[in-house]
Amino acid sequence: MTAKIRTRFAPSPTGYLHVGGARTALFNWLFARHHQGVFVLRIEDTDQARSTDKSTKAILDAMAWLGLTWDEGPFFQAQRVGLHREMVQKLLAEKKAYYCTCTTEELEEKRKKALATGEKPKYDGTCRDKNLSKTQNSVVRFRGDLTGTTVVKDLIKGNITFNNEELDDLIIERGDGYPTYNFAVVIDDALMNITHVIRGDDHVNNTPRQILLYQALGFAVPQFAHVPMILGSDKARLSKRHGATSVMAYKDMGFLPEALVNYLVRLGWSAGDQEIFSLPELIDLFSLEAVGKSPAIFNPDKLMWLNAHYIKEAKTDRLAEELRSFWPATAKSADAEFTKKVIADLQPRSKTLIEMASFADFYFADTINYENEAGQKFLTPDIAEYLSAVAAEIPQIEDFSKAGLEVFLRDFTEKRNIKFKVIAQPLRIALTGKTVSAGIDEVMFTLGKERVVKRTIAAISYIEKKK
RNA sequence: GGUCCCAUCGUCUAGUGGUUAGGACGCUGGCCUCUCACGCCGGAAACCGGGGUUCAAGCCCCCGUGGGACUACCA
Repeated sequence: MTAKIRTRFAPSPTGYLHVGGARTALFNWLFARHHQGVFVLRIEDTDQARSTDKSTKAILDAMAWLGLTWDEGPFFQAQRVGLHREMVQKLLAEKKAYYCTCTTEELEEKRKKALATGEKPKYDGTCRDKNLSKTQNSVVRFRGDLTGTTVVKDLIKGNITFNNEELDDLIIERGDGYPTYNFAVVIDDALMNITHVIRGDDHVNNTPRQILLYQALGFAVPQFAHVPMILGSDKARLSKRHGATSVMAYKDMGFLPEALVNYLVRLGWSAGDQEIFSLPELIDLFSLEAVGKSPAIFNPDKLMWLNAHYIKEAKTDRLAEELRSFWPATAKSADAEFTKKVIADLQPRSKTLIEMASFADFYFADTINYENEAGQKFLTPDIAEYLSAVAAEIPQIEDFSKAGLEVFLRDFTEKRNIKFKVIAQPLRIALTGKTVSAGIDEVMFTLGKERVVKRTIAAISYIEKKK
């Protein structure tokens, strides 16, 4: 019986949750769920200068919106410095670490010089064997092996071998007494019994150092899985200039969380030819073996397509809820039944919630403004008689359903021996003010007798006034 | 510069030695039709290059080339 699988997502609270981090979180979450394991959330806030509570909250909100629920945490790394310092002392006592008094300036100069002469810009070991004691601004460095190799057994990339001589003596405790990332992450992952570290592949070069730390501390080394990065359209690391990178920005732009999740999971992972996945399906199908090795470019068009798909599939009740913050002011007081019909009309033709809301304005408006030249072009004197007839006959209709209206409209045109085309656009303009909308029968049904009559009459007087 | 990673249509990807190289987004032709979408049918579009191994290579190996990451008292 193998131990229960435990994964973690460990963002640093120095900004919002971006899509790359979200995908990493998603993979961790799916892997844990698939194996009935535990998903831990840990906030890496040891950078006192850059970490903020606001960012922490933003990240938690984004996780919640995506539905990535965590089983343990959030733990805050900064609250665990006691543990980290204990471990530093342990390594110091065992001579596996040492105090270093080189200043940042000295180090910077050496680095520049090394770079200039084409040498390795790694720490030169000045203090390694001086056996120094703690001083005002001293740091603690890990005493790494100078020889041998360390191999990272990566579940995605395979075995990666590093020569230990390439690894320098990294700082594990800073001058301010706080641990550095590479040290704290090892302690925390070990103490939280993380079995699988799934993270971005920008961490692969850190991994051998971390493995050496696990070993020095006597901890079991977890399994690693480094997922490729998400790039922008120019193949550079995804950043703001490629468009929105914040998860919550997508919420604000009218995206559904399941669309983002579905899009993100397919960036680097696949299951045959399948494109659409429900959450239960993902949990069932997800595996690290199926994660690709190469980086992926973020493609907003495909995300948009998925969003349109999920809007089409969504229950109207649910969309009514999601649309709350997007509706025009006039829609806020509309009754729920009417609103749901409006949503049903718009669902098949909306790519985002924002698009849906902005297109919906005419349903809720008291008076219709005819867009551009639409009124001028379609509301002409020769069709006034038809509009009058419509206004007169509508109240008589017994079956005011979509099907009933279809019959009504067909009879209406047949009786007058005209093509439906003759009245379609004028009627559309009269009812919606636009040249583009859902079908006439759908719009009429949604609007209801009263509004249809009122708007038709308004169109007639518009024509009258034009004369 | 050094170390490490990566390489199939424009993009996301399927493919694990023998395929007309498949699907999806986008693009595009058509159908449907009251407009716009949806939907349906069709099309253009890819194995980075060079060497090997093999009867046979997109798949394996090597070398290039290109891209990326790391190289902090950031995470």
